[in-house]
Amino acid sequence: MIDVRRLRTELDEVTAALARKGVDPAEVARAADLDARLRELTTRRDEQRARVNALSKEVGAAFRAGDRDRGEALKRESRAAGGQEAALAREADAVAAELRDLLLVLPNTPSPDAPDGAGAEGNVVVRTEGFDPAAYGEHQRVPHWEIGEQLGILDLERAVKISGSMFVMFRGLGATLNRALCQLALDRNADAFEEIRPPTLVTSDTLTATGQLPKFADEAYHVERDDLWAIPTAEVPLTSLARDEILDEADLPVRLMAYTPCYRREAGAAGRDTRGLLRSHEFDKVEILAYCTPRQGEEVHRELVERAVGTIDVLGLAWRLVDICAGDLGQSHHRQFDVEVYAPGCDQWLEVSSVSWFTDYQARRANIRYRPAGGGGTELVHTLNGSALAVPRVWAALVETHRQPDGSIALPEPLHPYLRGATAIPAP
RNA sequence: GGAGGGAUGGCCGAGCGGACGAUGGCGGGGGUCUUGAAAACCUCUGAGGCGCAAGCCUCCGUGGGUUCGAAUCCCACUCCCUCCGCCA
Repeated sequence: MIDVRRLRTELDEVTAALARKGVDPAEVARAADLDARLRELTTRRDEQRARVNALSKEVGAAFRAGDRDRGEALKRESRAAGGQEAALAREADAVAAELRDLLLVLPNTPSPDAPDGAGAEGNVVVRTEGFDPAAYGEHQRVPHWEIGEQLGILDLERAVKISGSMFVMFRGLGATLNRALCQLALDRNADAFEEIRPPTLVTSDTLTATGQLPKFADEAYHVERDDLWAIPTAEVPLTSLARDEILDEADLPVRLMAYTPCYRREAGAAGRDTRGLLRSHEFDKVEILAYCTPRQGEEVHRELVERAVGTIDVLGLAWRLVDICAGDLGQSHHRQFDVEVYAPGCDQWLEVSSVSWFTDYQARRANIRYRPAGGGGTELVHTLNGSALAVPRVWAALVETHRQPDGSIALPEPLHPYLRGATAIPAP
């Protein structure tokens, strides 16, 4: 959620900032109006409560003094005040609920540094490494689903038999490669990030804290009988790890990472990217995440980007960094860089990581605060996260990029420690 | 799944209808003493909302209820602990 106080002190700025994300100014005005009404009602309700409290004390005093008549008279007066208080409270609660519902769907304000733009076409490629379209040979222009079938390392047909369309299955060295990629990503970040193995089924509260609920309920798998949700990313449990807690500034930034499966219904994506591994309901991912102070936010964001890109780079893949424009930013996002990797076989740039800075938007929902070192009141942390490595798309780009003229796959050296001695996937 | 016991501030723990936002201890800040430190002593120390301020209000697991008044009584739920059962 954005800070309601900003609707009072800088309404015009917030309205203009949200307009860059395509938010109707009327919605922002409605929120500001509800907030004003709520404060007025709350003040009046509190005045009645103060009266009830004061009268109740007098009731007690009167009875202790043995003055029954005065006690009874005060009781009647207090009961009447209580009735008024209850009516005002009901009104205030209704307004508060309306305001909360609106704030839950109102997005975070974009960073002034994020480029202008209404949608994906406004995104700006800020860096490209290792990409030379002329340098790819014919043997690299084979899509990974064909390679996977030839080498017996991908079995999409049986995945469909087991679980339905858009589920995938790796076999043999393909499965080993999947796991090796995760382990590489974990090991490369273990210098600074604590490894977590969180639960992957979470409560509605947890899914609300990061912004998936209430707006994006259709995107997540819901286990109705137990009212639990399958996580779409480890960001969800890792952010809620510190929910309702107060951290010490000295401990910030807190850096966490987790390998988990991720589950996505892809409700709006039927028919898009249906071939191969480009989009699936379940995939493995290593996520890196940080809580920090507002001052540290920008620097930590840079660090996460460098780490995400570094792992792709040592795998010998071509990649580029995309600065996401205001209109294409997610609901909770203040600034976001996407890492895209080039897959020569399907001739596409594939998004393999979104490295995002949420400022205090998620922290306010999740109530994650810290005690400033210099004393004073508690403050909300900033949260940031990104994929250190999302397996299927990297797997696809890797298999296509490192395919040899004989049809075998040369496995990049940094993965060797995790492949039980294999250095290549042999040609059939 | 069954039977009991619990949930109070950063932590531990008292309170069980009115003067309780809550005794006490630990931890933390400041001070006295000391060459310095320790010890001792003094003092301060929960979170949030509204307000220029004085101040007022909310919060004792969550949600309802009883009452003039609820941390305290009643109901429901959630979570934790112990024992039994089941089980990887």
